[in-house]
Amino acid sequence: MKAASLKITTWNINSVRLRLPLVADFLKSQAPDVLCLQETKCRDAEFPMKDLHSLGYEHIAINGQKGYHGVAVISKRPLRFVEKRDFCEKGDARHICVEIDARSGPISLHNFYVPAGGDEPDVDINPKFQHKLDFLDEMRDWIVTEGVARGRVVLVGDLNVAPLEHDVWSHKALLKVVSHTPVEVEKLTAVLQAGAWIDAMRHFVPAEEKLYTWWSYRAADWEASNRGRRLDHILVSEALGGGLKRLDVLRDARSWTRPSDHVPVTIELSD
DNA sequence: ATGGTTGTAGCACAA
Repeated sequence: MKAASLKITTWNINSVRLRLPLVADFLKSQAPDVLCLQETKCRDAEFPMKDLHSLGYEHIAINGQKGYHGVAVISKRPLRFVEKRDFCEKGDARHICVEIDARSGPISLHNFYVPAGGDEPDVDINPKFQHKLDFLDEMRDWIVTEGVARGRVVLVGDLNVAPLEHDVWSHKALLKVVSHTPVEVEKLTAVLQAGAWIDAMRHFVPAEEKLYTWWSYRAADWEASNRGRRLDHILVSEALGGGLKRLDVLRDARSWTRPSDHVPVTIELSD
């Protein structure tokens, strides 16, 4: 008998090799069908394939590069590699698309790592911020021109923007902080509108409630200060919206030994 | 208001 649901997790792991023990613990305890990682920070040849295979995840698609960025899809179910797109044509490993079979039919799954954008939210002095804005514009155009959100589609990843007022610990304090500036929020909102995507996390948690997926390493006590942001997202196309069953933000993962600064976000969909 | 930490690579830079 097949499972009644399909569990998909997104997690910015901040080095998959360093945190392989955490990934293994997560897969054993939470057993998602599909785990999407960002910031794997290794070349494809260095990716810990065998360890993940032996944990029951035999189907893996990766787009890596040396030291920076890198995305991976790790699956219990068969997947078909579809493409890696080079947004902004810089040769960065920031996207991968696969197709996964659910009982109700195939699902296209896009895994993204959007540029963080540097410290200064000023395109005149900070080219990294310009890159981030260009990347978001290109995502929007691509979604429209290629009809990316038509059919059964899931888009996950570290989008590095916290769009709503309660996606950050203080809306006012973060208006000039990269990740929550009005121009970034406007561009991510345009990405959402371009595909008429459903924000799967906010489907379960009202907009008035605080919701975070990331807490800085720089806080003396991340849990006490709780200055989080919702940088990680799961978007589903309209065709899949009716099948949303459950959300889990694994806040505990931020207290694990040598943690990532991001925690795993899991969605359950009708199979 | 400022500065705080982490990873990779190799003592600088990105996040």
